[in-house]
This record gives sequence, structure tokens and C-alpha cells, in this order.
Amino acid sequence: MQKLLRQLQEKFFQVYNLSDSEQEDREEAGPANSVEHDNVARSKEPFEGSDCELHGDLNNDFEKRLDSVKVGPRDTAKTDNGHLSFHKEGKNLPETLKYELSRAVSESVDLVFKKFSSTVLSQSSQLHVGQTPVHVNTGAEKKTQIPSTQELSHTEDDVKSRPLEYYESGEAQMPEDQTEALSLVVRKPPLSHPSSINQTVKRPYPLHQAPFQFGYSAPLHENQILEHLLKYGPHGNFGSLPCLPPAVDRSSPDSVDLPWDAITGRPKVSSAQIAHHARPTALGQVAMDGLCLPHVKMECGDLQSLAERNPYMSLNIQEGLTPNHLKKAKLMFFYTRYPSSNVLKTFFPDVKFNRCITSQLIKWFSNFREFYYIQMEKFARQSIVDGVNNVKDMSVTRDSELFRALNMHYNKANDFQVPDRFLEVAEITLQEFFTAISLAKDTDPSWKKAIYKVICKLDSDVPEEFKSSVCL
DNA sequence: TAATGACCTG
DNA sequence: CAGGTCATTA
Repeated sequence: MQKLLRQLQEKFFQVYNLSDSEQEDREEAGPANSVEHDNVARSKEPFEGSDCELHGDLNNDFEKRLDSVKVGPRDTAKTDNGHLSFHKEGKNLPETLKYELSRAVSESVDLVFKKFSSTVLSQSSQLHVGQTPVHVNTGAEKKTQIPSTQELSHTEDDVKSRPLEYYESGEAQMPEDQTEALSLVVRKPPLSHPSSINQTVKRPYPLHQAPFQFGYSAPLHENQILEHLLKYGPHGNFGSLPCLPPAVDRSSPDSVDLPWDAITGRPKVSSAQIAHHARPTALGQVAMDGLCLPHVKMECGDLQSLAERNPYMSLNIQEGLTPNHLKKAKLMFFYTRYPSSNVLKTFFPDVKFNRCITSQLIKWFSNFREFYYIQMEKFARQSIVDGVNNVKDMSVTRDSELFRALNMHYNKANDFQVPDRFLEVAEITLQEFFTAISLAKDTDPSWKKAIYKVICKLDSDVPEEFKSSVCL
């Protein structure tokens, strides 16, 4: 066992240092340049080179894009001597570090635990945490219980031990949440459920939260972690390693609470408190989630500075997209109809991006647009039928039926203040459809392309608040 | 060839 | 909303 432990430690530090140096490298390389370039490159407009009156080559597009950015209402903070600044993107750096850490640790832990369980566990099944018996989940037998497309989307081997029911513990708490068909949307524990104002965060951190995602802050004692791992195993009631789901039969979240309290006692400041009072940054809540790790002694009072030093240590990387992510995406649509994948990555920092996730997010916005344009066309045609002659009569206000339809779709809970800019864009879109149809341009099979080309230039920046992993 | 968007369908 | 298909682009 000691040997294994040593290996675990070595591997731990090995990955730790490796990732650390990687991070430095990337920072030196300066993300601003590459990212900026990439962004500009991506900002090419759709339908370029198609029929229509598509004047302007790529260079013009480049400049036009910059212009549009400059005059955009929310873009002042983003422009820097005519160049787009994306320095903030650098904050994404530690993500890989976390993955490496988590994977290495869980691999090692699995190794240790296998050994451990085959010896000690076989003799006495005394793995108890508090009053709650721990069902040792080898992961194998659970794997096929709920086949999910989610699993298919992952190539990492760690997924093998991460069944889906793991996410469904939140089912009972928020039955109203799942109102749509979300075959690829994974449930998220009620931690950040936006509409439940009086919610109390019951767990020290969400079930899927990784204690090891404390990241790279100094005052952690590896031995304590190892101790905990050995005590409770990587699966069992620990149940929160990023790569290791908790046991299935934990229907009540409270069954987890007691053990935690019994073992460690809660931090001086509860997650609920922070979630309630520090909502603006929302950092407090997530930070607490990352910090409420038993055996990890840390001054909660210094949370602020801690979070500043390691903005991402507290982030709670998601394996899949949750209903909250969907909701957030819909709200983002009020600002951007054509988000680049970079924007998506920026505004979903708690999502572990891969090809599949990116596609799914892009698909979401594609679906959003589809609905949007369908509504526009429908209302434009209806207005024409109703005898509207002047484009100026085509307006979109918050009282408009059109807006109500859109708001119902993207902001069903109606708990978000839709920006005025969206109304403007909607109105422009409606007018574009109106004139196009009025001029019988819709006889052209590709008549909508011209409209799309206009609309895609009207994106505005998504507010910073959306960068929080906690839904608004 | 990979990424992306529109369109259609369930 | 997801799947699939097709077209476009780099």
C-alpha cells in the first residue's frame, strides 16, 4: 500500500508540475494574438460568395467587422486601439491542468483502491461514512444501466465509470425544470438552479463536484487527501471525483449531508450563505463548492483573494450540457445569434469542451435561429396579409405578439430582462423579411441568405455576467 | 477534410 | 431539440 501511495503522490506531482509548466508556456505565447486572429478569421460572414449583392471581399469584411464592433453599444471595453482584446481568454488556461490532475489522480486512486478493496474490503465491509453505509461501486455493473448518447460522445476512458444516473439525483428536487426534450442535456444538481430563490445548497458541493478540483492552491495536504481516499474509496460515498460517479442509490441528497457533517463539520461560511449574498460574481458559490473539501483546511475568509489567484480552481467542469446551460444559451441568444465557438468556450467555462459538446452548442444556436427566423417570416407574412404597406409600420416592442413568442421560447420563465438591442435586431429582421416578401424576393430559393447576412452582423457582446458558470 | 450553417424531419 | 443531409468555406 505504501508503495502505491508513493506512486500516487509521484504521479500527482508529476502531472501537477507538468500542467503548471504548460500553463506558463501558453501564457508566454500570449493568447491574445492567436485568439484574436482566430476570432477575426471566424468572423467571416456566412453566404459569402453566393449570389445576392454580396459586395466586399474578405478584407473589407474584416474592416467592417471591426467597425461594427467599434460602434457596437457594448463594445467599448473590448476595443483597444482598433484591435480586439481577448486577454480574458487567458483565464481558460488552467482547464487542461484540472483534467490532467483529475485523471491522474483518479487513475492512481483506482489502482490503490483496487488493491485496497481486494484485501481489506473483502475481509470486512466496514466502509461506513457516518451513518450511511457506503455501497462500493466498482463502476462496472452500473455502466450499462442507462445507455446515453452522452457517453458516446466521450473518448476518455474515465467515462467508463461514470454512469448517467449520477446526474439524475436532481430529478426529484426540480421536476419543473425538465420541460423539454433534452436527450443530450444532462441534469445538473440543483446547486445553481436559477429560479429557486429560496433554495438552500444542501451539499458542501454538488455530487459531481470534484474535491480534486481544488486545483493548485498551496495549503493542501496530499496526505490528508490520500487518507480520505483510502478511508472512503474513490467511488463509495466520496462520490464526487470528476471521473467517478457516486452510487446510484443515493436518492436523497441528505443522505450525503450527514456523513459530511459528521466527518468534517462544515466550513464557517455555508455555501448557501455565499450563494445568497455574493450572487453578483457568483464566484463565491462555486468557489465554496470547490473548497468545501473535507480534510482540506482552508480559510474561507480569504476566499476572495483565493479565487482571484486561481479563478478557475473553483470551476466545476461539466461533462455534459445541463438544462441550465441550455437556459443560459437561450439567454445569450438575446445578444448573439451567431456565436463563434470561441465565444461559446468563453461563456461556458464550466463545460469541458470537445467536438461533440461544441457541435451541440452550435446546434442549439442553429435551432434558436431557425425558430427566430421562422417567427420573423411568419409575422412578416401575416402583416402583409393584414394589409400593412409601410415597412415603418413593422415594429417590435415588448408588447408585440412576435416578441411574446420569442420571449416564450428563449426566456420562458420570463425572469430575464431582454436587452433593448434585441428588440432592435428583431425589428430589423422583421423589416428585412417584410420588404423581401413585399418585393416578391421570396421567389428566389435563396432569398433568405441576404437577410441572414444582414442579421449576422448585428450580434452584440454577451455581458460578462454570462461568464459565470452559475446561471443568472 | 473539418467546421459551420441552413433546411428538413421526428 | 436532435439527427441527418447538403452546401459552403478554409
